[in-house]
Amino acid sequence: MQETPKQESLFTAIADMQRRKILALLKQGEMSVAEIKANFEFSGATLSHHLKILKQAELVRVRRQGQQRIYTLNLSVAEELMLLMNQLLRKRESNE
Amino acid sequence: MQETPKQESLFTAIADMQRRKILALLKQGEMSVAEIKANFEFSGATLSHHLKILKQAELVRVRRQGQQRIYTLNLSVAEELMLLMNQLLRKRESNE
DNA sequence: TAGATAATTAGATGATAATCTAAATAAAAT
DNA sequence: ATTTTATTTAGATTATCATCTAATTATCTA
Repeated sequence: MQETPKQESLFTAIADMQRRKILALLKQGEMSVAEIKANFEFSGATLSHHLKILKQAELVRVRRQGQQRIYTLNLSVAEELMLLMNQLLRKRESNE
Repeated sequence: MQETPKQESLFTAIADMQRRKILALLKQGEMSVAEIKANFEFSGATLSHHLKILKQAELVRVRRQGQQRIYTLNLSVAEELMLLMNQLLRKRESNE
């Protein structure tokens, strides 16, 4: 089992605590950037950076709503990551 | 749900591709450092570094056998990490 | 159209992490 | 006891990453 760049980007995405916190927030439901931002200390630029990495990993999706951008958790990719983790850590269930 | 330093160390441990590869190897069974090393390009010092991080996260255990050190996957901590991932990514099952 | 608001992008900086070589430790074999 | 083998530790280097401020883009409102 070789790891693809896409899979790699998933592990990178969850490596950072702030990004995991963002994911945890989005699990409760979709949020605008400003709403997400209210939960953190760092700058908007930094938040944007983290969101970009989550987007690249496709763990989140964005849509526009006026001048706001609404972020949602991408559940199917989240499941995909769970599957990867399972393959990595648990007793063999279709490896190789 | 606040994240503890110990949990943090788990995410850090799996953030690196080489370390994930080490875990995947150990899933097949215990291995000495030399056996693990045979699967990689980098130096022994680098391998030692990665093993240290996996040890600190308690994802692996070591025992001595003569001049070799035998590494094994710590299944209970692996399960703990799966649980964390589940809480992070899946629909709420006892959060907060 | 001008100004305000929301968010991203550019570019710089400091911190963290992966890697290397060389040296150290410890057990085994001669 | 000396040498060899297995692994770790120390210290340095380089690459990656999180963060910042300032500038930019895009939308909305007066």
